[in-house]
Amino acid sequence: MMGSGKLSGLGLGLGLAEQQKGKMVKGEGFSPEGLGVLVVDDDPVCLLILDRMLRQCKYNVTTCSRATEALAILREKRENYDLVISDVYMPDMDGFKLLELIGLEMDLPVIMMSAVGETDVVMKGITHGACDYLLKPVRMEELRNIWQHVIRRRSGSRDLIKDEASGEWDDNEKALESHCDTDSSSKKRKEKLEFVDEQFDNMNSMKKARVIWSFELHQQFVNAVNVLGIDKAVPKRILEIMNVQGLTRENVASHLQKYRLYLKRLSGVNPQPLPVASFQASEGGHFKGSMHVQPGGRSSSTSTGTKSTTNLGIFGRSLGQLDDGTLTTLAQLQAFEQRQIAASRSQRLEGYEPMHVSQSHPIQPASANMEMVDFQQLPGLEFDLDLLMNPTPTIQPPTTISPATNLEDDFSLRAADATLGSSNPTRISADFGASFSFLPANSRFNMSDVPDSNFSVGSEEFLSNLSPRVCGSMLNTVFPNQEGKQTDPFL
DNA sequence: GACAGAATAT
DNA sequence: GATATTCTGT
Repeated sequence: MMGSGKLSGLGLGLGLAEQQKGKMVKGEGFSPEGLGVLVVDDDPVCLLILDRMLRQCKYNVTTCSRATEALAILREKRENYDLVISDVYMPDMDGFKLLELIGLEMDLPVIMMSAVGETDVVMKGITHGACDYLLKPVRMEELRNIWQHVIRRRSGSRDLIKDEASGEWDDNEKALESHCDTDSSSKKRKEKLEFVDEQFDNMNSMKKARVIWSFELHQQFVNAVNVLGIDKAVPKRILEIMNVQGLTRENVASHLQKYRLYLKRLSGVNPQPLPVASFQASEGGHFKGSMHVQPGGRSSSTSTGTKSTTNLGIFGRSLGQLDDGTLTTLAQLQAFEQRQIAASRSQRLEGYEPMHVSQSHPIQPASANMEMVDFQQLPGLEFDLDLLMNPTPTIQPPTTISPATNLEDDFSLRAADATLGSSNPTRISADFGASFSFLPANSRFNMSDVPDSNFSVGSEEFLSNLSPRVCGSMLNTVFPNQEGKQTDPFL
């Protein structure tokens, strides 16, 4: 679209500057000779100065004092220009409007220019598509460098030109700084320039800022996962619960992916060597309840302030150093995995629905009408607590069972598994909790040792609140020799 | 260059 | 939403 010349090496097309062949590579002494520059400014003095300076830099300069005039010139002879420099404030049309129109009508880099370097003005320039913002009075050194925008426009990259390590545009800029530093007004100007430059850097590297998952943020995440339960924890819901401004569903999804891998590693499902070093991330840091982000792009100097003291990160913890949240999640995960295993096994338990069992084999313990079984009267009965609590043996059984968590969860779950509508798992589990909470896991115990262990075992209600498996287990135990009784294959 | 971890693509 | 792949910083 623009000009016919190709610049060797980079293959960049330029307008009237096509005479500039073979000089584009950084540091190879490209000169802006012949580039067509249109300067728009209502201040004739400024215009004259700019004209002279640009000519001195060997640009091919055209000047005009009105924005409308500039538009007319460009519309007529677009191919003659490679770059536009426009003042921000002009009587007939403000520079931003001109910038917008040029952006709409033609692919030309536009540099905004003003004595005002306030944030909102610069930002306005950026949002309207300016490729740079020059502060008046403009210096020779800056003008010498503006050709770079032409290349950048073609290549779509600022980094091609800008020295990544130093952040300087080129050697001229360094030289410039060295004799500006003594003067305080120059210092202010330098600060302004740096600010402007920074804005454009941010603009150009619009890559998404990376979320730093600080320990605090991670804990919020873990809490959300625990609130939802590991099986129900999906990115969207987690995000809602976390309620951290700026955090996206994708951020959470990505973190969740890592977290799941991490948990699997911990639970031994997918054994991998654990890191030797311990977690120290963000200790002494102060990211609380808010998101900490790292600017995107290639800027290398921006991650200052409190930062992780180690690269091990959140998932670098070893098993012995887990926080409560993670331990909870881990327990949830393991319970969930067991439930899944149990579910797949229970599919093989055909005809073992509790109602069916209780109906086809009416329980008649001591007398036909007796519904309550007093376990104190049946000293020989033994139940496997682990079996009652868990459909399959636990990988890492808890050392104690508390009614508030394990029992209640377990029995609500079982009731749900058995798809029984009239159940009252809360009451049942509360009863169990009162009786069993002192017992260690995996223990076999005698019912007569359990205080307050009067259960209405024979009642439909009781049976209906147990999973097929537990129900069968109870039946097998209480009535070991009953004719026609099905046997739990897992006993 | 390996690795962790976040972003992005599928 | 889950998983695979790519990118980036250390």
